[in-house]
Amino acid sequence: MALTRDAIVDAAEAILDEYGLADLSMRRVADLLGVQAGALYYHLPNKQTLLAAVADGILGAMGQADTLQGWATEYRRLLLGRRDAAELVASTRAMGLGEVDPTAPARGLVPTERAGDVLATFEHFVLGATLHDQTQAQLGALGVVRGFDEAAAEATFQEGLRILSRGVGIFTT
Amino acid sequence: MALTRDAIVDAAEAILDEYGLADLSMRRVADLLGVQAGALYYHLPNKQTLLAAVADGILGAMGQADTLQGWATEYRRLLLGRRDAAELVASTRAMGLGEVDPTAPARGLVPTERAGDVLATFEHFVLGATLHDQTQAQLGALGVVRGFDEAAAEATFQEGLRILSRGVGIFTT
DNA sequence: ACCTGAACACCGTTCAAGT
DNA sequence: ACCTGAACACCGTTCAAGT
Repeated sequence: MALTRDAIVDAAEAILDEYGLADLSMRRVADLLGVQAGALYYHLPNKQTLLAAVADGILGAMGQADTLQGWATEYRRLLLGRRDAAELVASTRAMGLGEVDPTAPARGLVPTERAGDVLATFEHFVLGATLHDQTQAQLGALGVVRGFDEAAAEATFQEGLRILSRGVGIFTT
Repeated sequence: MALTRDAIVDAAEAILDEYGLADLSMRRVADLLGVQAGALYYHLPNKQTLLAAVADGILGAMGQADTLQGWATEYRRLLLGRRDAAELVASTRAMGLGEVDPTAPARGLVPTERAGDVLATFEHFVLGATLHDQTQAQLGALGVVRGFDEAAAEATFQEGLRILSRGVGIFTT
């Protein structure tokens, strides 16, 4: 069944969903595909590239938005929808890997020359907040930490977006 | 020279500074102390606890601030001052480890009942932005990525703080 | 061209045994 | 009480050798 790059990325996604980022190893991916670990390196240069491809798969689902808040909320929703996605995306975005730019659908929404700064600010907030909340949610699910309130975290996130949006008014109003 | 918890944390800090978080292993720390890796577990339950202690060492330097922007700027400065500190602190803060609360010195600066949300928003922005910039700076230093402009990153960060601060005005004015 | 087998140089953690 | 030695169960990556 001919090992391909796509098959490897799919296997990595399956392992991410079932075991999490910490257990997503090249050897586990190879095992799932019934192949030796070394075989993966014929199709991919290294693990980073594989992780970036998985991140692209997640970010590829970003659709058009008509407000900055809507865009940020969808970005967060996408990350929360997949195990450890906030950590994965935060690190691939920080390293500048990945082909998909999740800020692209928000480009037209900031009618100012400072658009780059505004989008960077929103993205850093989304990644920082969601990394925190997703980690807490997972610790809560394991019973390691008690009383993580998902609704409260969402409310705090929306409050943050309101603060940011009000502040952006410097430019737009 | 009696191995102590403090000596282990100091050694870990030294390795962080010289080799970075990826190369900060229990075995390396033990080597630096001239001891077997297993010996560390007599003084610390696991690596997470050690990393949390190192993070506390960094965050312990936070001083009093008299504006939210000043507090956020010092938080960032502290993180940028130590190799991989943004990644280290972002993860220990997300997991709720560490004894030191870096938001404590900013408590009195937000005279509203939504103070918790405001501080969380600022911290998530600081961690998200600084994680990004510190990663880029390190990739730039390695020549992996070209043209990371530190001054531009700082300007974008300050622009983000201005947006946030303006937005907080909802409450304070 | 594509994959195996085996190696290299590592990990975090545990634990009987020594002092 | 404190540490060693050795093991367990892993890592990412490389590369000669096979097909």
